[in-house]
Amino acid sequence: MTRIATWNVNSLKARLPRVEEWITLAQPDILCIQETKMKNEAFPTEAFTALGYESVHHGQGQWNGVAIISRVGIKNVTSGFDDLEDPYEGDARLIAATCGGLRTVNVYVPNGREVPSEFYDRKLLWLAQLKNWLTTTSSSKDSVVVLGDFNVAPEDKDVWSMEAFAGLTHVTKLERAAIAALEEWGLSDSFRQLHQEDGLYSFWDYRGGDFHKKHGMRIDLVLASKAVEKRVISALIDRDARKGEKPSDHAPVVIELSD
DNA sequence: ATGGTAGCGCTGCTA
Repeated sequence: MTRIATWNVNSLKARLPRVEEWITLAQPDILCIQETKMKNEAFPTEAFTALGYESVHHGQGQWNGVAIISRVGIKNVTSGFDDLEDPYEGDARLIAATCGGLRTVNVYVPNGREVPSEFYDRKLLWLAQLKNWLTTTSSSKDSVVVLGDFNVAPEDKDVWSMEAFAGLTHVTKLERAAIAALEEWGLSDSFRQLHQEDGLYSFWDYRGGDFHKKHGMRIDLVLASKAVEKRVISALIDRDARKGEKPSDHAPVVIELSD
């Protein structure tokens, strides 16, 4: 069995004790984290080594930053869109590696801020470029997972209230079409494969007591190629990780694959 | 109730 997870930690410096605690408890084989908010030289490699994990980080500084933490090996590491143009040039939003035979693509999709805005336009371009990059660097016939914080809620039932999101990012037709385009390439939403009900969220804004009001969104996704889809045996969102002292505003999403 | 909270880093930006 292989257990893979994605978690937007909202600053690895602020969250390291909780990340270490969660790894010990949840025992992921591969953990993809987003928003490390640190430079590569500040990345706490030794903390993960001490837990039995290798790690690679594509960091930036005070914003963004993505890392893969694995106890099943890390090979063929790449970051960004390689030679393709990045609509968010300079941002550290993508790192990919092969971990235990699984091509693992960890993404932190741009937020988009407002509709309309040039940030929103570039979010759509970024998602389109992600598909182009996948097409040129991978085969959907292989074992591929594209996982991370997509900053898109794929369906109405993935947000607590569509009325509250009228006119906002994360739920627009074009953002959802960009996710659908990734799925057309040959990926499927592993969590929805096993759970169809509403009210299952992975993010709650810190503001306004949203977590306690159950005002959440499901924007952290694990998109799996067909070869991986066949192996999915469980999927969960670890809401407990959103509780207690100094939680991230996101909960980890955990998928288990049969061998 | 257009406030509210968190992180970075030191003033305001980002989410």
